[in-house]
Amino acid sequence: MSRPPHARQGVLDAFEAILIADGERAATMDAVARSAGVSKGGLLYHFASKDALEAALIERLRTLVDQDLDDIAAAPEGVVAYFIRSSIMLGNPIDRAVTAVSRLAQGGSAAAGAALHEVRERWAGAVRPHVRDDAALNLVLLLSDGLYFNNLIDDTSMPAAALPSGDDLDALIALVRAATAP
Amino acid sequence: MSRPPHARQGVLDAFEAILIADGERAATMDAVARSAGVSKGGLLYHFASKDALEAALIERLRTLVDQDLDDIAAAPEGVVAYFIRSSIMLGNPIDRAVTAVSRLAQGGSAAAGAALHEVRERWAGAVRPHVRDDAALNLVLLLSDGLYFNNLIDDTSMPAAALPSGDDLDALIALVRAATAP
DNA sequence: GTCTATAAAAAGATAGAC
DNA sequence: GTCTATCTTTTTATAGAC
Repeated sequence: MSRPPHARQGVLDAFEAILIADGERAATMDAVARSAGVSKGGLLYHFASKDALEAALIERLRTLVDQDLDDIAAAPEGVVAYFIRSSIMLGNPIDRAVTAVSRLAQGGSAAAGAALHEVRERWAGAVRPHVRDDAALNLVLLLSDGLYFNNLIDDTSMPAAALPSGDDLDALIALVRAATAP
Repeated sequence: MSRPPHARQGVLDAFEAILIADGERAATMDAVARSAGVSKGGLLYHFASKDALEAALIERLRTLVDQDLDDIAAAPEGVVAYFIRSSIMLGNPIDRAVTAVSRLAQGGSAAAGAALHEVRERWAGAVRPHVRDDAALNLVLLLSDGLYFNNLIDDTSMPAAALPSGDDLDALIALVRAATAP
């Protein structure tokens, strides 16, 4: 628990990276082993099956969300603004974990789908006290989901999304805050 | 062109249904053939490869979007309200096609990802004249994306989303209209 | 802990009969 | 147009050496 072998984390990183960059189809045990610089046998020492690999990635997501909830609660610019802003993925650990687990969910993993649901519920709990009512909560959460969705589609295939950034993002956040403030 | 064989549509329906219900991983040629009630050879007469099957599904999506844009433009309750409302998937043909193609995109299909981008651009063009500015357009589009995203996660694995419906949905739409009206 | 070698199953695709 | 039979490649997993 306290000092998991580096190789194990390296394998998990490789699995995550392939899921993000090339999709669920490409994330085979073979490809993961190659990318992590170990043999297939070496990989299977750390993760006895592909299910175990997926479970470990989901576990990683849960841990990162614990941390994220702390960050959200402590955001100086306000919970809603921070939450929206952090829904644009920038490639930090939690962004990567969410993307990778979403790919698993689309591939058909029920465990991944359930984990995403749970994460969304926890985020909802963090935002709820900071918005006017349920309609406002829905607006904020769905906007966040929309940002995630676009990153999801972009990461695999496309040059870049038409997602707002800079002044456009500030304008969007201002609009949402005005519409949802208690 | 005018009267494509029924069997061909049946195969495509089966492919779509498996993608929606069980994810990309489960949508093998074998499973599709079985579900469509034909042999693998029979399937391959209609679609010479899995790529051809995917291409046909993407083509179906494009056709359904053509129709959808007409419906949006003609919506009596207003373009924005109709667009948001129709972003909650109810299992009609376009909902199913969007879901299935999204699964392919997550699996790693670049063609599917590109098609989804194109669809989103076309929807943006339909909504743009009916909102105040770019921030408002982003809000409406991202909200719609968020609704799609939730349906995507639910369809495979979960009992039901916490998505707004009935009065809650009306409240959300009213909120968005007020925040985005020109 | 990590490797090689190998088995076992599944997936995509071809050939040719009917 | 649809089938059966077969082939190839890929993918997951096991066994046992180092």
